[in-house]
Amino acid sequence: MTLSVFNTMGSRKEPFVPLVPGKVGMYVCGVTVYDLCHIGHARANVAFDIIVRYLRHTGYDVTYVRNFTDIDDKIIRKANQEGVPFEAVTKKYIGAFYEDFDRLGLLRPDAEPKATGHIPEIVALTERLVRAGKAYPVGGDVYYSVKGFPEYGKLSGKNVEDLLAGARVDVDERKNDPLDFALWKASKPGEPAWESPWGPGRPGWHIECSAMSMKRLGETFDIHGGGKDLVFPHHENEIAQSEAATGKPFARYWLHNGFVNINNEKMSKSLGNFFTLRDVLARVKPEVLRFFLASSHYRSPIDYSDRSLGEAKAGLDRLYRVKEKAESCRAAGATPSSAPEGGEFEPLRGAPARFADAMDDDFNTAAALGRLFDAVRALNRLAPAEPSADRERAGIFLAGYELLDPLFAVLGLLRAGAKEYFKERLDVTHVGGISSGTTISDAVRVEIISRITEDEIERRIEARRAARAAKQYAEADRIRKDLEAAGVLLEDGKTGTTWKYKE
RNA sequence: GGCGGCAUAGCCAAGUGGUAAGGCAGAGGACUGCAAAUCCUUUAUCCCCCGGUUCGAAUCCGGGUGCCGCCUCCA
Repeated sequence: MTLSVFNTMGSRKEPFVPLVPGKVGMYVCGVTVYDLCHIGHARANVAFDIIVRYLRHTGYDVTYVRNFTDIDDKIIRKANQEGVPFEAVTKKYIGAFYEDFDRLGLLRPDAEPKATGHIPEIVALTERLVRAGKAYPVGGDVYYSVKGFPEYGKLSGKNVEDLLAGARVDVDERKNDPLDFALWKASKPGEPAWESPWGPGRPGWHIECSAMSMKRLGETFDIHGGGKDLVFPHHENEIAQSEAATGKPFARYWLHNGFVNINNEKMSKSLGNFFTLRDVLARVKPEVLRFFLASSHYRSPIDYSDRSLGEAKAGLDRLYRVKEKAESCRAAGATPSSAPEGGEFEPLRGAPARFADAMDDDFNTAAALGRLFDAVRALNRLAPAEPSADRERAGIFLAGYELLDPLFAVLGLLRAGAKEYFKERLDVTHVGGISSGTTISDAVRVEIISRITEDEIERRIEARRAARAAKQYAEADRIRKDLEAAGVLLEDGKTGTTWKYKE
């Protein structure tokens, strides 16, 4: 099977055939840096992170470009509120972006252009449109003339008449037509400004993505991605201005991720019902959020709740337990031998192909995870109770695990050591849950958990071992219960007792 | 008003013409001093409702109901 993707342009799945065999140019709309990122941003970024990882996994040489929008009205407003230069705002939130998304394990793109770093390109593209009669200057602004692009609406499936009939198009006297949008905006006194043929001003929102994507990837490139909410008007406008300027098709495949919902409603800044990534990463380990996001198809809406996160954690724990076993096999000196024979292990041996089948179907991570769980069940059957005493079995187990590890890597999962995963303790826990009727302020209140030290845990395990040896099971069970109440889970194995944090 | 999407077990979620993946939770069994973990078995006679097409539909078509999104900044 070969990769097919759902192309918003045309609203159907199509075989993916890149412009240049073996190479993929991909541009994803990034964030406007005026505030902390929320889970919606996390979803978009994780979705495209997995897409890039998979494309590379299948052998494509991917050039991945993701921008920062670092000049716009919201940034200016924030800077004014805080009485700082706009660069201070963007610098701060770009820093926050990396801090949050590095924890989520996002790949760094090959290029991360910023609008303010591409003013000459933006001005040049705007001039090109003006010269071509596709745009017109009015009093320091420059507007794109939508009427001059007959295909306007081809991405979002809208037609110009319907848009005009909608009462929500703002009326601006200076525009020739209500649908026209700004390529360049004249600056008011005191606002950030760059010189241009039309006087001091700054770029409109849409033009930066056209200018920066074409600069990095050429006038026609393979994949353009972003959230569903960018289809109209942002991407529609990008197409209009880019294709009007070049006369060539702009992006060939348009990929859009679905929203994160809270209580079945879109989470967004404007609705105020959002959780920042930091809120979430204070509650769960980053990979739990990744697992949660990967457990739905990227185009489907996904409902965020404590319960879903808890289920994701349980599922990811299960996967990490497999990695934990692989690590103990390796620690026991085993080396990977060969994958197990026999029909019952087919889900394991066939995992790479099954995984690829799922991912080839428009990056179906939910189905791919299902195949991985099938493989994990088969692999667990082989787990040696005592790796050091059963090297042969340990070697087969390791070989099986190594078949799977690259697939987990495509999803960005199981990237930590199992020990760190199970013994990484979250610093804070939240009071209150995220469920129907919960307000955001309830949910983000935090309290510090009182901790028990690892030495103390070891001490108590030793006391319990002694009690068990003396068959004082009541005492042994009491110790286990106390530790459990402190969030520590004990597991008795053949070679001794191990522990992990429960949360 | 215009355009679009979704409705699958207690919960999450794949599947889009051939007779319901997977996860979580639950039940029984094996293992264990008991647990935990793991393994085995089990949990939707049926995929919102009503019609239709078909040898055959959760999957296609028509109608209905419900929910959501876009048309304004938004991942």
